[in-house]
Formats: sequence, C-alpha cells, structure tokens
Amino acid sequence: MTAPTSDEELHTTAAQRLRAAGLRYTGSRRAVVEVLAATDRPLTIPEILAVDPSLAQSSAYRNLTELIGAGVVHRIISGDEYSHFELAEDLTSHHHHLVCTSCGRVADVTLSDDIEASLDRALARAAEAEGFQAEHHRLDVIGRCSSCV
Amino acid sequence: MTAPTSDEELHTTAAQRLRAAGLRYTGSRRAVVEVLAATDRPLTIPEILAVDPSLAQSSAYRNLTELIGAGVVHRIISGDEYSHFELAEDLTSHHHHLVCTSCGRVADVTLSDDIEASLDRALARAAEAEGFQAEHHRLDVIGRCSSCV
DNA sequence: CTCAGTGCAAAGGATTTGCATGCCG
DNA sequence: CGGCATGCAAATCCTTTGCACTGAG
Repeated sequence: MTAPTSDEELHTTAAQRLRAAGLRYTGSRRAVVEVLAATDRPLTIPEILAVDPSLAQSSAYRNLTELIGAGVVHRIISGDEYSHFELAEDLTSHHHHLVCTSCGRVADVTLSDDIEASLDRALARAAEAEGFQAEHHRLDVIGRCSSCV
Repeated sequence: MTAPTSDEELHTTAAQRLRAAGLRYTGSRRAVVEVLAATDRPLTIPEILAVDPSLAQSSAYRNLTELIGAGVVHRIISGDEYSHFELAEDLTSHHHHLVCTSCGRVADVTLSDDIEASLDRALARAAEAEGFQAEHHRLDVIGRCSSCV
C-alpha cells in the first residue's frame, strides 16, 4: 500500500496490476502511464495525445479503460468536456481537485491529515445511516483558476 | 439567503430568478421545478420525463439549462450515464451525495455543521495556496447502495 | 500458432441545436 | 404584434466498438 517513489517502481506496479487482470503492459500502455506520471494534474485525452502523438486515439481510450480496470488510472468526470485521467491515488497520494469553471482546467490539492481523518469518519457515519457501503470519497473545489480571474 | 419553506415560496423565488435573467417562468418550467421539489434525490432526464410525460425531452434539457443558469437548479455529473438534476442548494439545504457504483442511483446526505465548517476553512486555505478562487465544493461518497450490496 | 493489442473508420448515445409554430405580455 | 418558448427532428461530439492486421510468447 506504500506509494511507489521511483518511476521504475511505478511501472513495475502497473505491470503487476495489469498482469493480475490477464493483460500485458505494452509499449503504448507504458507510454500513457509515463505521460500521466510526468504531469502534476489530470489530463484529457487530447492533452495526452498532444504529449505523445504516436498514440492512437482509440487505443488511448481503450488502454485507459484497461488501466482503470486494473486500478492503475483514475478517471475524473469534471463537466461538459473531456474526462480527465490521472494515476490511481495509491500510486501518488490522496488528494482532491480544483476545477476551474472557466477553462475546465483541473489542478491537484491536498488537505491536512486531520481534516481528512475527521471527514472520513463523518462520511462513513453518514453513509452507514443511509444503508450505503462507502468505498471512497470525491471532493472537488469549484472556482476560478488564477488565469481565469 | 433563507431557504424557502413552502412550495409557493419556492415558485416565487424561481420566477424571480428567471425574470432577473430575462426569462419567463412558464408552465413547463414550473412543472420541472415541481418534479424536482417532489423528490428527495437528484433525478435524471428520463426520470423527470417519466414523472411528467407531457414534457418534451428537448424542452426539458433546455429548461434545465436555463434553470441552472438562473441558479434554480443544480446539475450533478455522476458518471457514465445521465446527468442528475436537483434544486439549487439555497432552495433546499447544503448536502452531499451518495453515488452507487452499481445502479447509478444518487441519494442525498448531510454532514454535521462543524465538519462542514472545518472543511470549508481547509478548502479555502488550500485553494488560495494554488491561486484558486473557490466558489463552492462538491463532495460525493462513492459506494454501494443497500439494494446493490 | 494463438490471442491480446493496435489503428482506422464507423457506430453509439446523451445532449444540443435549427427551424417553424405557438403563446405570453 | 414582438420575442421568448416549445417540439420535432437532425446534428454534435466525446467515447466506444467492429474489423482486419500486427506482434509478443
């Protein structure tokens, strides 16, 4: 459950998780993971393709779907535009998102551990009261980024 | 900023907000608001149309868009399916959502005031550190509802 | 060889939009 | 009357899928 610290470790983990799902860690899948690892914010498909134009759009979509299924990548549905993709939280660290209502850009943000802990407790309690089995939470801040003020 | 307590007050507020945007509070717009007011969870377009089959799909989409613009309705992007719609928070009360990964159903849930307060402070602080101007936050719990365990 | 992976193009599906008509003010 | 509102159908556009081909084991 420790987050990998090196790129090598990241790819090893990714390969393991894919293999566990009966899938291969191919060159293009590794390329997608590398693009996501090289940035500090969730990217859209067009952004990923812009970074590595050798990737085919359909394969990018398909590979991201597989990577999500294998628990290597996480998908963020931010709004009316493209989905954003980032590495799974246990490959990076628990964080949340700042979503700009103007340009759609998404940035990462972290909260202090004690806020997270009390939030988790409160959510688990509330979910249980509704007969819900909570798996995780999603917390986004909606606003304007510095370029769009 | 006080939440309306009666249906009458709700419709008055809705009409005011639309008028402020140069729009009319027509019968079908009122019908949409009534459907949303009559339920305790966010609904999809098909669900809204099922409750009131006299509504046309395109008009429902268009009216919801206008109502969102006027601050009467809020849109929830839950996942790969339809969007969910509910009355704006200041017409109901601040709450969050339990999203079922299995059936896509969305339920409302509230947290204690002190959790909300400390969360707001933490988010404002974190957003500011990123040069973000926070407008509001969105917090969803992802999990399984009682029917889908 | 076998079967997953890839790329192209076409299909899918929720949402939006064009256009002619209806209706409130 | 003027202009927003409505409904139908067609268009959009992100995303998924069919199919034939390539490549790793």
